[in-house]
Amino acid sequence: MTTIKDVAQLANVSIATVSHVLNGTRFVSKEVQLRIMNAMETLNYQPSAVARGLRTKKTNTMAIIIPDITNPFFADFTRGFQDVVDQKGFLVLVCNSDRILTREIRFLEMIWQQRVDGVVLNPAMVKVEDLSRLVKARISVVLIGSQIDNPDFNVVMIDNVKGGFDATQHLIDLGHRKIGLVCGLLNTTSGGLRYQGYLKALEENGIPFQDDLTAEGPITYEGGYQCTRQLLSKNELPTAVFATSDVMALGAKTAIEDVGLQIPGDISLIGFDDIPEVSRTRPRLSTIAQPKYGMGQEAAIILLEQIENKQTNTRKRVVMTHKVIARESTAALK
Amino acid sequence: MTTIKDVAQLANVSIATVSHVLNGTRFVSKEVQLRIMNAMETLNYQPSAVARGLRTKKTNTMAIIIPDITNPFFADFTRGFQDVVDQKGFLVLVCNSDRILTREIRFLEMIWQQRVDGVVLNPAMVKVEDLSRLVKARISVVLIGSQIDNPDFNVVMIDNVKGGFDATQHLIDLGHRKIGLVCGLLNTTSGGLRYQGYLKALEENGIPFQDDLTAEGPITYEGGYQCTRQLLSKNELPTAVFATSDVMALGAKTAIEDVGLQIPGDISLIGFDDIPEVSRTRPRLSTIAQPKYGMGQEAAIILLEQIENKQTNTRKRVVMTHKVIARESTAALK
DNA sequence: CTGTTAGCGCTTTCAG
DNA sequence: CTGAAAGCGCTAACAG
Repeated sequence: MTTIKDVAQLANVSIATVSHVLNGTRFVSKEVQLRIMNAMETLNYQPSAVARGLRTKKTNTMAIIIPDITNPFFADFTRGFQDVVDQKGFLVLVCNSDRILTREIRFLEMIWQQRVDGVVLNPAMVKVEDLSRLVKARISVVLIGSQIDNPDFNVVMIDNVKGGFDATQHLIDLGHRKIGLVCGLLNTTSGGLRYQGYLKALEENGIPFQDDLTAEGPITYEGGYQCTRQLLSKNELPTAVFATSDVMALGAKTAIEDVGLQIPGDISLIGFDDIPEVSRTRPRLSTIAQPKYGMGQEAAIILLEQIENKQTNTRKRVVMTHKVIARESTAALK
Repeated sequence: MTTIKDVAQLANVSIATVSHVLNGTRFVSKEVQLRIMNAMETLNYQPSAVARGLRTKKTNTMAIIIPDITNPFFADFTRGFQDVVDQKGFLVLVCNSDRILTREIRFLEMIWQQRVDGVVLNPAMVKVEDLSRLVKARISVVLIGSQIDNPDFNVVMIDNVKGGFDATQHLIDLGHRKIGLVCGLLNTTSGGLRYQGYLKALEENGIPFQDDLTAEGPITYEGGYQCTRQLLSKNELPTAVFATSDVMALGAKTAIEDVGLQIPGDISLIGFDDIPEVSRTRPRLSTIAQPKYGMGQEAAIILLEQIENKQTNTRKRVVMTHKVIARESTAALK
């Protein structure tokens, strides 16, 4: 591996000068500049970001810790994030926590050791205590879709409780009263919050809560399928189902169809997230849309600003708006 | 940020000793060990991977350059890759090239500067010349889904020409002779190869090639939609369509339906990749399945092995098998 | 069993 | 306009 020293030698200048043409940080005569460029070329030189990082305390990398990059919601979010930090020359480490606490913590420590300049985290299981150490180390972090309502952290989110409420209310407005819930594990951030919204909507409409109308499971296609099968095996069937995540809603859809029921004829179905696929299935699924890509962008903007201004003390909190998208999978109760 | 020196001071030992307990690299008395652990704890210490990397020439990071993490195929592939390198303690930088040459090259240089330990690249536009510099710098790289058939590089792939051939032959076996092609841009790796397979199948079956039965565009849902609309606006309609990528096939599907045609009644449709969504649409799409997740794992295994043995001279080449999956979207010509 | 010390490849004063 | 040299936080001889 060739170093700055090799370049300096070949160009017959000091390493300081090489460094300066590298960074354009002070005037260097055209002639010397040329000699250096040539040396770099012939030596196939690329400066070491790690040496530079050690010196400057800036690595030009960010990290993002999400449950699973394979989930279209997070893929989209990540893309939004990457597209804006990329323009500022940052690379990004992507970590899949699978919503497992030990993994969340492990990644948090690893990226800390890497001295990334900023972190975005979707905290599924981790608690404030685990995070404050990071913040104390003066690493900028923004939480996404978090219920952690602590002034110590930057947050980009939607109102998940309201989202869960709106989805349920949409069903109620259509005349449904027996509303099933297919929910991501409750100890999980989004699962718990949307569940609360569900409860609230029932309560405000004077509909008694029925425990056997709800099922919780992993936030995957399979999870949605299993939960729904479970729901449909009870003696009393719901006339509508709210799945707290679109990937689960997709599973719910085939579960419903597998037992020979029609959507929305027999059962209405609404999901959450608005991933591309749900608008292509037949029937097209109603859902609560989140601005995933835009949320990624927001998170990036916050981090970049804090990094540039070294403002590790001010905190931002942006709440984005969700939207009820009524498509073909929800219909009035007959 | 607290350093190893702080820890050493507080624990009243030399930094060497701290380093050794950190890495378990030589015996340290229980008592001293405990003192050091405590010091680390109270100082909230995390060793700097960048300093360590400068010293050891190992960063414990990998990079993956793909067209777009939002494409389910690459998301799955990436996950397979990450899951195996993660077990060895590697973090991974994910870069989206969007199949743009300048971006591919830019990322290649950036990760080079980061001194990553290994790189996996889906070369859409980049040529061997651009890559050999990297290899000369002794960075392990494995190409995926590549047409670059150079003994200098590790490769994990399927036989794309054969894949394109098989898809087309499947249609021909069903009696189709007017077979449309919805193709990713031809200057793109996979697009070009599958196109060749298409041509070969036509030729072997004595079917003349018709230029107006083919359209090329970006490998996206939109691209697939547009290409198909274009195809369907010609005076002579195909009875079957081969889309060289599932995301394009999805676009093709709605394009066909939008003009009021039935699948497979009026037009049969087959895609490529077998992303989850195509098995959930109605009708379920036939496709060529690639072991995406497994390919990611393979790539990881190759890199890990080369890194561990510092074998930058031996090259591996693994060709994985694809499979024709006939579902509901392809039917015999009436 | 533990400590001293020389670098790894850069950036950045300070001098000239 | 350019150079010398200190030092970022670690690891790994080498020494005891």
